[in-house]
Amino acid sequence: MEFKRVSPYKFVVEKHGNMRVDALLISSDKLIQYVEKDKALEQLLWVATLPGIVKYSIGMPDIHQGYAFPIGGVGAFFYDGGVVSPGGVGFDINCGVRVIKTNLKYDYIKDSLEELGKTLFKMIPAGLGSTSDYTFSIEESKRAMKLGLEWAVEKGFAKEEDIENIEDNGRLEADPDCVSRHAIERGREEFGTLGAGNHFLEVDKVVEIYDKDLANAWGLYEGQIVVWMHTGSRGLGHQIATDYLDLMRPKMEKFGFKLVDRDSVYFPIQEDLSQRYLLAMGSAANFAWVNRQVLTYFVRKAFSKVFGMDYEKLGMEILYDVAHNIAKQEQYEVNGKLETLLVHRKGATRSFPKGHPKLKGKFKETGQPVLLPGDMKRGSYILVGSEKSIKETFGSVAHGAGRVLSRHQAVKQITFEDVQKELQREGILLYTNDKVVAREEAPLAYKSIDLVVEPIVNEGLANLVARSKPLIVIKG
DNA sequence: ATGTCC
Repeated sequence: MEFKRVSPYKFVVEKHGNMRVDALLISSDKLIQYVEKDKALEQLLWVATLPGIVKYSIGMPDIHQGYAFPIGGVGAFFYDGGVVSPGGVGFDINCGVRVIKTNLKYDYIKDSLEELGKTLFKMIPAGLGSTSDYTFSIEESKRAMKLGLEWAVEKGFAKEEDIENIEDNGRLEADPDCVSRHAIERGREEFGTLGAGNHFLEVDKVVEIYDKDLANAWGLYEGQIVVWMHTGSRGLGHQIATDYLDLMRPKMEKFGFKLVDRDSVYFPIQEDLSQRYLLAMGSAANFAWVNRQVLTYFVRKAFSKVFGMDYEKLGMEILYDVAHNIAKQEQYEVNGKLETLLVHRKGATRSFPKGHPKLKGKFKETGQPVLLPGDMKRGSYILVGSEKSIKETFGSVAHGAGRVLSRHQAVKQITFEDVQKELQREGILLYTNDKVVAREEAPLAYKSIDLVVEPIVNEGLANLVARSKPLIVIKG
């Protein structure tokens, strides 16, 4: 396939065949080789064929093969004539990342790392099929799905101030009556659970500050201990995706829409079924924010226990929480006109700049934090959204490092002892319920996050603020 | 990602 380089880190495949728009790839000479041999490219071009797509189908530097849409893909659609695609959101609806700050410095906690790791591992339900001690009735679960963070405040899992530090304040428009009983049944035992695969909880040390003013404004500094978590809506979101794919699939034909594979389902936005999907998706998104909030509650408890201090005294405020599997109604200028679009971000993080109407409070003054986790050894980046992302990528950037080895390849090449030794050399403590998952998630199975950040920063889609490295890793 | 295919 012919990529045309249009700037140092931007590549275009011009529209051809059934494509309605071009495909735009944010990448680099080092990364583009991974795309060319991956099914992700085919998927990126397929998204460009969908009705009502605006400007171009976009691939991020961490693009790789997913179901229907590529992971690391962005597609924006006109409400009039456009489509919604459950595969453009992903099975793990509102999979996302949260960072919690502390006022602890590394030197203060370095002798307590093992105790902290053990305490966290005991308190955090992790692994495939993990359930929580906090289970709720169907009715109460539905209230959580409707209210998001407001429900978490009401139940004592959150304090009022947490709300302003979360994308969309932890609540999208939702209607739990659009969610199947089966999906709710799966969700009611999953409040405050980490899950498996690439989901994780980490205690990190801030090792570098790139933007002192912004770091100050956000309360970040070198040597600071911060907590990262990556999880989503668990079985609940997965069930909703499955349900709506099954509901939409047999009805696609009447619009002249054709499947290219089992999950390449899309449906006119204005149809009732699409509206119901979006309200179910909102319910799962709210559930995911509540899930990360209950986990935050556990993390605050664990730190309080180990350091014998109330979590507020430990400065355990949320820095920010981003959704990287989601579809949102947002406004963009298209051909000189302000248009309302449905933006699918699948494995892509919102990157809104200062002054954006959707940002509030201090983030309106600074732009939003963009949280880009790397692998369990090399650490993660905190960036800030920029105006250029609004003009070029519908306010979006990548979502993380992306795999370089498939799960199967990783398990074949890497033993659990290999992973342990590699982390031990760096002084990183690993806790896991599943040694196979640890091998699948080995640092060597991932690209360097530096490679993913490079095109983003050089194209000015987001700007560097800080970098952190893991001390404690908890995996499913 | 996911009670890894009711």
